[in-house]
Amino acid sequence: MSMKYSRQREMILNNLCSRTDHPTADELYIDLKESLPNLSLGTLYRNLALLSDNGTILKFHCGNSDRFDGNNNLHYHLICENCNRLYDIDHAPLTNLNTMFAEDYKGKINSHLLVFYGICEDCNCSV
Amino acid sequence: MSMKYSRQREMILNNLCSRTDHPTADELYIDLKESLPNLSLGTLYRNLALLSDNGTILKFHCGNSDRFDGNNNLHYHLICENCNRLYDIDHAPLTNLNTMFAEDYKGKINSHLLVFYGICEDCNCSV
DNA sequence: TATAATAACAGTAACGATTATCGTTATTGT
DNA sequence: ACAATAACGATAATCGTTACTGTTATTATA
Repeated sequence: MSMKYSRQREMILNNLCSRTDHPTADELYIDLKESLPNLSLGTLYRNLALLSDNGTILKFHCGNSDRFDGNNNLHYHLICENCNRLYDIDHAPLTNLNTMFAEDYKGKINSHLLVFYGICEDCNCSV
Repeated sequence: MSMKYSRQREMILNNLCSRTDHPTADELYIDLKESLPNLSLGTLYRNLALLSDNGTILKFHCGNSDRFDGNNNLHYHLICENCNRLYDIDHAPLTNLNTMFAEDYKGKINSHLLVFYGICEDCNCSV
């Protein structure tokens, strides 16, 4: 079951990679509709699942829905407790966290997720 | 709108604190039904939201549902990618993460969530 | 370059965890 | 006691996501 090319998948990935706002599926859908008027939501969800499963993109659960990041390099995020948006935080990568924690653990550690919670710069000014 | 006592909330919290398996709302519900036969799911969800909002318990999104932890002391977790359960990981607390990351950030950082992904000890043996 | 196999699609129905509503009950301060 | 209201049980509604179905597009092979 190797992957076949599809114009839809390419445009979904292009759209996601060209923006830095970590959209939800719905926000992506609204934007993609302009260039792909009969894109199906099912197609979007299926491709977002494919792309995050194979590590091309990242998926974060924020509030009550998922947000996606086209930048899969190691970096960190803040979820704003006011607007529920997801932001990049600029900081040097923490190394060895997985191995540090794996030392005393009898299972396997594959990866970790470090997310900060707080108030984003925008909300911090306007509140 | 101060909080009034309720027997239901007390028993929900007692049940959650007496176990270490980080149950979902549904798993809690099944167990609580034995001592509170006409507990309503809505009541359970409402109280889990109250208790996690005020910091008494912790809430984690795992797979497609939330899991709860009655131990709100700083400690870390692993989500098993095989069984989707949530486990404690024994490790000394990382301090200063919030302040480290807040240095160059113009918003506010209140807290962080560090979750590891991998295979739990049980699944690691049986696969 | 036809053809066969099948991944992917659009459209739509279904699912399931969670939330909201509403009339009733229990707690709490006066 | 009593009044105010938080919390309850029951149930309907919400909404993000997934599954289904018949059709279309891609890709490897003849």
